[in-house]
Amino acid sequence: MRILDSARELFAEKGFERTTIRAVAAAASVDPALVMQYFGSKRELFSQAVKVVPAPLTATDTDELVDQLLASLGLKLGGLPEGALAMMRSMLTDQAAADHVRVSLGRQIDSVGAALPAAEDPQLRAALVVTALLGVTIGHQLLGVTALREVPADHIAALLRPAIKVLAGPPG
Amino acid sequence: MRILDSARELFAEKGFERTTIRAVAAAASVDPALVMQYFGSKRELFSQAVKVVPAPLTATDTDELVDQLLASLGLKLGGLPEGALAMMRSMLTDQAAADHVRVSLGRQIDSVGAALPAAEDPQLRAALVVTALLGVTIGHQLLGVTALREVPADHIAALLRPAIKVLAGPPG
DNA sequence: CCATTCGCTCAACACTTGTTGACCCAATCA
DNA sequence: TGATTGGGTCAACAAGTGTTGAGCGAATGG
Repeated sequence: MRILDSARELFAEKGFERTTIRAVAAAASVDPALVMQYFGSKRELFSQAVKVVPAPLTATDTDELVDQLLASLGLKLGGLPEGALAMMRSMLTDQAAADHVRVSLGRQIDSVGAALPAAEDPQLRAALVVTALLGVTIGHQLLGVTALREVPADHIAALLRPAIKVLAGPPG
Repeated sequence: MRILDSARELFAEKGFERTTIRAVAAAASVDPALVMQYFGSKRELFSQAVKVVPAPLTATDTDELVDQLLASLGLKLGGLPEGALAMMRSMLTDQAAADHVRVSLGRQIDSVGAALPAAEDPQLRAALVVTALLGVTIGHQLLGVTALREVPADHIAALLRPAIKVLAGPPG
């Protein structure tokens, strides 16, 4: 739907707070009241707009796991779906978004921790892997750090891979 | 000053947008108009409140560099100054904060890139090191990722160190 | 042909925000 | 004592917000 697309785009660009119903409506060439009629509230519009199904991690060996992680954080070809960007954009300033991201990352960390070679602190190592990748994604997609702009995602992935494997634990 | 302390605290907790002059004034037991009289505008109050002098990187060898990086991103004892947290909290949703962080990270990346062993892509590797650490800090300090809470900063630093060295490039 | 529904729009409400100008009141000074 | 200054407060403004309820016009159904 046109409204959801405009909403997703604006939420990804400006975050929850700074995106107004009126702006979404204007971007979709529609009356603000219509947005309310369809979605009931700004929060609900946000929820619908950012809805994204996280691909579950199905990897068994570490190599595959790293690749799936890189992909799920947009560090391989294709980048992130705009809904995920919208969620990330708001996660530091919106309680609901923060909660969602926290449990979402938590789940991912649990998966990764379970899949890690039985090093010490698998849960902690997993958390570091995931948050480190999150940081790269933020710098790349949300902050536009200049040294990362225009760098193809695979190149980034290639440089990250060995470091992640070290962080994941002693080679099993 | 009491106003600046309250402002810093609130900015760090809620970000620029969601922190109101009235809330800052109330927290400092002061009239909102007085805050304006002292600082002229909310933006200026923010600037003064988050002002923080980034410790320059003076390291020569990689080990020392990594330690300084960990420290400057709050991953060693002491955590980050509240002003830095406030800046980071707002960086995804406030243009001015985003600009500030981008150039600040850019500077840090340049320093790190210059100090790296002459691997290929030193600038890019430096950017990945810095943003990865940024991500861990966000997860730890701003998002409260459960697997990272209550973990002493040195422990985190210890696990990160080897991975960072790998990411920084082939051992010189 | 009239009544009714349904998608949509308009204008407005209630509230919050940053910001300002008039004002007050105690201390200073002549 | 009387005038003046200066730190501090009060009430208000103008703009922007999410949200709502009355109403419009066209399609639908009898």
